[in-house]
Amino acid sequence: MRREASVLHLDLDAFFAAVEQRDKPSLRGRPVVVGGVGGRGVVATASYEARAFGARSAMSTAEARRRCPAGTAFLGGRFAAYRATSDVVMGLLRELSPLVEPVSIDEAYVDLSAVEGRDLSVAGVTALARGLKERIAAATGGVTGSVGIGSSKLMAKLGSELEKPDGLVVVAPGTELEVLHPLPVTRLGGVGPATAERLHAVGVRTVGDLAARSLPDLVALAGRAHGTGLYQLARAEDDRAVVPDRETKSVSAEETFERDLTDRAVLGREIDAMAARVGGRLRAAAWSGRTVTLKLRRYDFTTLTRSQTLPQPTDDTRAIAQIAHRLLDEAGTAGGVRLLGVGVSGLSLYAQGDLFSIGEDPGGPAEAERPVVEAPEPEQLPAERRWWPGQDVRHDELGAGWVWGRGIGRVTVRFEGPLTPPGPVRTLRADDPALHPADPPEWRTATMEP
DNA sequence: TCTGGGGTCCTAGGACCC
DNA sequence: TCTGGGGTCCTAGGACCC
Repeated sequence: MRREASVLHLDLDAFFAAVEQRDKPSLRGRPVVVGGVGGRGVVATASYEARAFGARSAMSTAEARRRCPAGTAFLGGRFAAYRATSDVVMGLLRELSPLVEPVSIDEAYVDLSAVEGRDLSVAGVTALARGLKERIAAATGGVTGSVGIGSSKLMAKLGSELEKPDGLVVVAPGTELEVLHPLPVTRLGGVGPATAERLHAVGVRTVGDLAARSLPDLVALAGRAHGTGLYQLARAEDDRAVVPDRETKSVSAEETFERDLTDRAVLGREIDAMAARVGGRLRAAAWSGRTVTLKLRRYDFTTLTRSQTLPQPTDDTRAIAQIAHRLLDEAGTAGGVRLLGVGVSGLSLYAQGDLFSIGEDPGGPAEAERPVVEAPEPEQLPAERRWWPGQDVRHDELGAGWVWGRGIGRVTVRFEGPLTPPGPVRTLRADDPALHPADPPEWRTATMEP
């Protein structure tokens, strides 16, 4: 633990929903739920208006629909828009310090002590955080973030959670245990449902309770690494560094199907598509990996993984698909498959043109030459699959808008953008040739351009 | 119409090696 | 004529995070 409050944690508030409300004026101030919109979807983010009705992250979308009133927007995610806004925010953080560690698309740590001569007093970092929050809101078109600053990652993160949304909490050095000990143990990172259950069973409910237990007790309860970690966190002992550029360890793609699949040929095409996504991402990053893993979730939600490690790394779609096919055959698909996933780990950076590529080798030529299916172009999809709620669209006559909903042969579009007032709704034929998928709208106002 | 998708880290057993 | 002791690699599963 440091002597000064020099670790900052930023957490963007209801981030996906906030970007949707920025880009869709008619949704501002209204409940918005972003996530899977199919029958097996779950909520990624609920706006604060939707949380008031009980919608929560990780809840099934079906449950959120039951809880939220008519008129709640249920939207699929627009990840390009979230990524673009996240990049703007991460850029602002890097203006504060070269040591920025993104944790996810909406969360990051910053080591403020990496800049020489900075005022790290409580007053100093408070002023710094106020300025940061203003710049974030201005540069993102109104997305807010909660900031915590403290003497460690632990305290910074807890600080950012204390006054959400749009919060700012500096935990003054020396007051860590006062802040920490009253909190429920579940607020510590690493205490999920399983650990919480075990801790509750022995009467540990608060971090203070946890701090009263001996190290051997906690190791017996949670294992060596985890137990030791809990022992230290309960004492606010946290010297984890802010690490920019964490190395990626694995790349994977998975999909839960709308209905359980049994047809081996259909499953095979799904594997091909996922192998193509994984292979493409590996090649784009100039990575390759030695271990191919197949993930399979059966009709009854039992989940297993099967993997194979190759003598040489690969980034080849066909090689990945071929191994995944074999692993699927070994695992079996009896009863139906709910989810399939394909992953590659054991990554290394390596020069293109690897002479010993596995793709040319096992399984014989017949297997190796099986064609790899490419993802279909949106125009080729059946009309009911081409449009999804929240999607950006453009109509040749009516202009830019977004998909509110779809019905049989119909799609409902609201014509508005981030810089317009709330706009009108029109219901169009799903195969209207004047209607096209579009890129995310520009949210910056002209006066904000450099 | 219960239970996503993309990750990280840890544990544990067996094989294998010296 | 009972049995070593590490170390690494691989596989599988599980907990957890956002």
